[in-house]
Amino acid sequence: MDKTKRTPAGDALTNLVLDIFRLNGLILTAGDRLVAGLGLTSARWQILGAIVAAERPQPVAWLARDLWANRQNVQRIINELQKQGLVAFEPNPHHRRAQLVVLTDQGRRTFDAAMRLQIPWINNLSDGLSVEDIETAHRVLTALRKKFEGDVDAEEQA
Amino acid sequence: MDKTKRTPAGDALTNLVLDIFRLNGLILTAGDRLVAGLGLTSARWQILGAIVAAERPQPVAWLARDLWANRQNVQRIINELQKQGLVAFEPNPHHRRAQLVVLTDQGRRTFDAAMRLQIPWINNLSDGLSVEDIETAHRVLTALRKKFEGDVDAEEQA
DNA sequence: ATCATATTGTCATGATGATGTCAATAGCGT
DNA sequence: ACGCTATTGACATCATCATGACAATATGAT
Repeated sequence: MDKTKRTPAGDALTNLVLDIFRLNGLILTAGDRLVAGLGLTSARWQILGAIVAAERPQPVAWLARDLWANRQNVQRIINELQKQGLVAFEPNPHHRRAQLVVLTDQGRRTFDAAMRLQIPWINNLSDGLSVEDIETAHRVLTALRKKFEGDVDAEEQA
Repeated sequence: MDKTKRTPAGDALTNLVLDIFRLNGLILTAGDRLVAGLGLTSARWQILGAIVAAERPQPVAWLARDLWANRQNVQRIINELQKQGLVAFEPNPHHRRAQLVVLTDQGRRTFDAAMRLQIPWINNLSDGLSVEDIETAHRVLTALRKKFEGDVDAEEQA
């Protein structure tokens, strides 16, 4: 393959990547604003989401893995959420140190409130876009994601 | 509109947004690795790109606006690039304080080298994806971007 | 020419995230 | 039971980024 020219797909993908960078920042900022009144940030919200998404209570390190984030920062944020009263730690029968993270009632209410804010927000954002196109975009981004995550997995094996 | 349920498009878009978050991190990490040997990071590379993309030399604050980033951090990175010998400051005939940022020869060579690394990388990444799908994804993301940037502009006017 | 306003670079500060280290604990093979 | 390895939470450090304040400078209205 010619290493000095981008293919048409490479060209298109370059533009897409630049949009991903820009959108990431814009969405995070918008998300921060959306849930600021609840005492949340995008990062805290995302971690609450991971706790909710898990079938059963998990220790911090497992949540961090679910989020592909590093343990230490997730730990710090979860400690803050605990001080804030949104999550609590439960004893882990299988591990004395690795306590299980659970939502408190207040945490559940806060997460639900965030969800109620997100619904009209995302519905409005999707206005004018076709479901087919959004799903095509999703397929493309998922395919890209898998390529990278494949690389990461390969490295971890090495 | 029902404010308690996501529309199908809203649902699809929610998934897309989560992919954007994840991909942003993955691509930044991959980009850092790609150009680390040149003494660059994704952030420095992006700023060099803005300098190249500008038709004529610009002061730091203008570059920051092009990048939708804040002045102060762009300033810091450009100061580092200057110490590194990749950019230089030229007197601005129209403004004594706001010097113009230009690439040095070494900066140009470094940027060209990064581009030569990016081309096979992005070509390879696009492998297996159709140009049409990538362009559809690009259109969707651009449409989203415009919505947010419209909001930002509206705020700045207020 | 004068003055109010905007722009720009600089500095300081705090929030966030990444990374390395360490001790406590758990799991597993023997 | 013993010992080796992996996992986990805690702590420290550093890089990056966001934000506010400030002085110097430029711009535009009068």
